[in-house]
Amino acid sequence: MKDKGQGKNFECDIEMKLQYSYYQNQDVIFLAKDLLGKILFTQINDEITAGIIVETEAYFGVLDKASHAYGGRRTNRTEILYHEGGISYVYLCYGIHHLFNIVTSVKDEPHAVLIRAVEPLVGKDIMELRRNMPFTKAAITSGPGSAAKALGIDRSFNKKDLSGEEIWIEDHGIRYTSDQIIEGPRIGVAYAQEDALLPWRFFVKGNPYVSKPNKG
DNA sequence: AAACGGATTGGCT
DNA sequence: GCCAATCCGTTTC
Repeated sequence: MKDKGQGKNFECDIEMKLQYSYYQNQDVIFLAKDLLGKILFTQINDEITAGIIVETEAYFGVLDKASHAYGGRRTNRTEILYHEGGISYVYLCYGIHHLFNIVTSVKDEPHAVLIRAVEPLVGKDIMELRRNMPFTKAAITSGPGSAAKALGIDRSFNKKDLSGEEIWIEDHGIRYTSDQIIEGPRIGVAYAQEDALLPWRFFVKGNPYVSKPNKG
């Protein structure tokens, strides 16, 4: 792969970029797992950063007490989740952190995948400036708030087309076997009662950028 | 119109 | 390990 001329138009871009049909898969658990190893890109003012997705969580639409769409809730904020798959859902958490989600499945089925950690791949120097720490520190992209910040994702990235020029995902052929993927309960969703125990967090075994707790 | 609380993080003890 | 930071969508009065 080459990266020439202002960092735009990666060679083989057409074949590598995930298309709408990928995101419209109705099995969000499958997608959360399948997204491990895919490359998440952003381009802001001609500056490209990208990271390998190494940790995700699935949010299972109206049936999931941890989901913002639980019980079919439709508010101004959550309306985007009911859109057909292939766009972003970014919201502010604790007043400080922007959390990036991928809206998946078909229209009116509000499934989503939270990106919890990436491994820096492109534009590490830019990530260092955004995070004010060296990329040798795993914390630079570990955890959903940190990963989003390193990639320059803020509220302006809400409702973005994931097949566009500002944010997209590529498949570079990285694959993990089932024994390289750890499944476990999601983080920070104690309010979801019994659904907090569902094993819908997925991460790459041994990857240093996976957020804590990272045992398995 | 006012209060509540969260899909977190980093700094300090 | 503990806890403050800090915003705004959502709920409640």
